Amino acid sequence: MVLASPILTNHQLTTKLIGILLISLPHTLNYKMDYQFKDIEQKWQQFWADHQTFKAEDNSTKPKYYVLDMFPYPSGAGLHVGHPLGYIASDIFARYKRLKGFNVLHPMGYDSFGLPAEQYAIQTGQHPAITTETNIATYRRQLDQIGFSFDWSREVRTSSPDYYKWTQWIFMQLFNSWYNKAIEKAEPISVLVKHFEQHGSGDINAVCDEEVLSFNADDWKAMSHDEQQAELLKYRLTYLRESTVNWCPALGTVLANDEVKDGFSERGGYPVEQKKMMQWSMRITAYAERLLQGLDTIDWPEPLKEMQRNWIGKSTGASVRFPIENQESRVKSQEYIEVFTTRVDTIFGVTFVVLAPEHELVKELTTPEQQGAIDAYITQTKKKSELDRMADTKTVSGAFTGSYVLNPLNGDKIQLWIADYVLAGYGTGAVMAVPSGDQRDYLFAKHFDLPIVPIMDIQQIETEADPTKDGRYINSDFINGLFYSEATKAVIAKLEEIGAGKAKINFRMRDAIFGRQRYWGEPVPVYFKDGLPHLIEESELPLVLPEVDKYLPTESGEPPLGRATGWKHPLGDYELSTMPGWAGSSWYWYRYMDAHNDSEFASKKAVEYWKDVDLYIGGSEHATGHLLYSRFWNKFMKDMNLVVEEEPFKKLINQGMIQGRSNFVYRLLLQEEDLSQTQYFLSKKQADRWVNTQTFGQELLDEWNIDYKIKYYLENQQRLAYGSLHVDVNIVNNDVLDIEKFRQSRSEYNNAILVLEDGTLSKPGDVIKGNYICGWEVEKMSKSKFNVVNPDDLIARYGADTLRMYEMFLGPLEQSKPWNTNGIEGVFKFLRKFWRLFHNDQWVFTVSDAEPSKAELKSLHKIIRKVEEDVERFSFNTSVSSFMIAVNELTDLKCNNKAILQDMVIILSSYAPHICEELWTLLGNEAGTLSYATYPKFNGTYLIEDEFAYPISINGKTKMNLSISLSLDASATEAVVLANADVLRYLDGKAPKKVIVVKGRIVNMVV
RNA sequence: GCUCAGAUGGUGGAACUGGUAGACACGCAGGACUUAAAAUCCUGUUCCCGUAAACGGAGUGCGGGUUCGAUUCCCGCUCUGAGUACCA
Repeated sequence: MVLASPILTNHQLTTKLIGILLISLPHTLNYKMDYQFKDIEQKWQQFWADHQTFKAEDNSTKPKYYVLDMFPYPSGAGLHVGHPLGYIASDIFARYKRLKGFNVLHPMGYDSFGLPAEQYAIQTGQHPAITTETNIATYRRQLDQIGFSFDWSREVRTSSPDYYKWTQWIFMQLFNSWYNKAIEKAEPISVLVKHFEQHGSGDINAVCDEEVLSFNADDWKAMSHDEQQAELLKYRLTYLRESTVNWCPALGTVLANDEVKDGFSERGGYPVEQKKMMQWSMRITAYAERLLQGLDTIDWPEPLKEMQRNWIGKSTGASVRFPIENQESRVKSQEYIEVFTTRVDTIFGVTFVVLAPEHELVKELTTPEQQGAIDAYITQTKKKSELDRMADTKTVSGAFTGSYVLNPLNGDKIQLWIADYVLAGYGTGAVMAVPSGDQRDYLFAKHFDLPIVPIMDIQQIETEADPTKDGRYINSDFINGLFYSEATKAVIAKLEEIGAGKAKINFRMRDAIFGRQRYWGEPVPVYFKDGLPHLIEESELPLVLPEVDKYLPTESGEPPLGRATGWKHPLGDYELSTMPGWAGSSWYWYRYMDAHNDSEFASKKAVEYWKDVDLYIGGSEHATGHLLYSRFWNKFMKDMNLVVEEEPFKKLINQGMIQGRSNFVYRLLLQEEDLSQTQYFLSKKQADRWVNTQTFGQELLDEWNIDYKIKYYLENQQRLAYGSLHVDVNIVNNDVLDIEKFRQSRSEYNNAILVLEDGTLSKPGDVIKGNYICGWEVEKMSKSKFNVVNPDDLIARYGADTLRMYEMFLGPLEQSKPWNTNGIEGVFKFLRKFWRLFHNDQWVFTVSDAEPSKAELKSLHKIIRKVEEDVERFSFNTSVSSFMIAVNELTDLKCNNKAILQDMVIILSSYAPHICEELWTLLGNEAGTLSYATYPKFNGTYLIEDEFAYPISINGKTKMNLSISLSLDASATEAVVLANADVLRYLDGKAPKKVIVVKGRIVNMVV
């Protein structure tokens, strides 16, 4: 590759020898050079850093614009070429907005608490802080190389005590708050305490635990302090409770639902089991309705909103109480079974009720005769893993408890069953089964021979359930003959009247577990006294993560923090679990607003100025994690008057995932003993011939001059086999293998013989003539597949400006696509061509002050408008094409006009900032002023055309083009067309039945 | 199963409100320059028929429909990708 070497003209040198000298000493000789991206990029990156060019002002007469990227977890592997995709897009947008006169906040930081650094610590003993520090340095170096316009003065790291002090502080605010449903808002817990003191718990409408006490003001005052605190904990927005959690023994921690995929941990893929534990939780369910409603007010991708809606899982229905049939022999702790249903209208079709096997009443409702069957069933269910239970949705299983419940509306006696298709975690863990309308109930009824009662006159239930809502009710008491909506109302009214049920909205979303039994996270600012949690004082923040000897649980099974010696609050023991990964990322965009404030998470002034994020770019994998939790915390902070906006991220764009594109070589499988000495590889086309060979294949070996005995056959067919092997994509260019590097890559390839695309052989030591073409496939980008492309390598070869533009040129930002370096040369050539516009044949910078021509102005104003439109709708790939078109046009026009080129520099600068900064100063502007230049103003008059080359089509098929003045109206244009000799020839003497003329667009004739 | 997104040359993709399908780029083929290579430049490149050009035909996953005109709108189907799942 000699891309960076100077172009040498004839008069400058006469022999090649001098050329070699020049290449090795380009800086010492004062020759003018071709586009030297390396020097240019280093120079300007240094300049931006030295001058803090992108430092955002906290007050400005300009309107504010906040462009945010999802900050990365600094992993040890560094950035691969897929990571910067979103950062490049947001950077282009941020730079564009500055040119458009906005005060832009474009910060970056690190989500630096997390599992990988801790796993590494467990294996090596290296403190996660050190690993994290090293990784951050790598990330910073890689990010700097790409030329981002981040305001680094605002950098945040979630693992830094200055930062997590405020994460802990927000935790304390949540602990000190409760959710008042009466006003749909969180309030300080002191408000609740005051209410209890004056009125007791009677008329409180709060989001709280299920089993809260009922008391009056005097009862409250009579309680001990600890009793009061225990009760208040049931109301706090962050609270402790025993809950079934996803326990991952291999990681030694609890995982959130969104961190578990199909029964295995998302990170690492270890098995996850259910376990009951005392856990910190966040009452996110309090905000379920607001989280749902808020989606309608924000500009996010529809699929992402849909994912959040599904996750929140609102369903409207009714809760119904089925009285348990009196059985004197037993004591009932509860007199009824409560179910949730979305089809309360089908209540007269209920022929049995099913409980989840884990339901708390199962034990006491099982009759002695059924005890054996129930116990056997529960044992069987417990054995089934979560995975089996999900995979096996076909088998019907269950057991009869022996007890009965009564239909609350007509007193019918109904069998009470248990079955594992009813989930303990959803609704009330009990369902009313309507086999005529629900397919699962139908299968259950068929299997256990339970009655199936039709309830609609049009229901077809011979072979399956029919969930129709159309038709009139039958077998349904007082709703017989009614339609769906009136029946539903009538049933709910009746249930309410007799106190057996009410309309209810149910959410699938659960409260979020807020604790991890791990080391590398924020300590929870809580100590325990007499079994009750107490917040530490604000003045004691930050509660710094203590040192430990090992990053493993203690012998007694406590989290790693249990190992810390002398880590104890004066009044009690500290909480030993740490906060989950999403804690630090749930508010970080506010810290950027005022990153160095040590008395507040961010000053009121800063928050009121920057308000919210105008544009957020990141991956859709955070749909139900980070993006939901952030909205939750934001809403809470809004309720507390800490922030000003209800929603944190006004507009969100998902960049697509970059997949890997693997390359393959095809190795002939010949005799084993020979394999160890010389290996043969087939180029793509020859490998395809090999596969398609109908016969033995020996003739192909003869053709290639390979004299070998064949060892492997494919399935007794007389065909030869070859094996596909991954080859490092970094020694492949446009699917052409670098044969020398390939031979050097592994010792067993040193003597490899390659059958090239044209069928000739390439032996070691031969002069290489011809290509070896590799096969390819789209796979995940990973080291094991040798398809990881590192941005550093590409920057070294082509420069950051080329990388930035190429990543955008690859396709629409939101679309997932495989990374493919083929084609990067095209973008590189474009930048050189752009550079050449400003230089003469001797690479001397030369521009003219002449008046721009009409054609030049037209090219310029086309691109002014195009880039504006494209950037505003985030269509970055199309503007790269347009830049190429513009530069091609200006090259054809031999344009070196200063006025035109200077505007071009401004427009291109958000995409390729380094080259543009260099040209901007060469044009005589002050260094560093380009970033705050003014985007050129579009003037449509340069684009007005006198004529248009109308496509002339017959029956919708274009036949020819015809230039016609645009001053003519439709009928005059039609006359010109019909008078044209070529048109008449196409019409072949016939008159068209109809002529459609769309001015400035098309002429179509119907014959 | 359900929800969503998508399917356009050898490849990545463009065509924004229905109006010249294949912009731009890669690759490929041919040519210029060069002792040669690299770099650079020029020409061609959807497919089929045809030596080539003119000309003709087909064509945006498949089958229909609306329209003067459909990659775009409507109906049905196939395939691919993503998310989600006994959610009562």
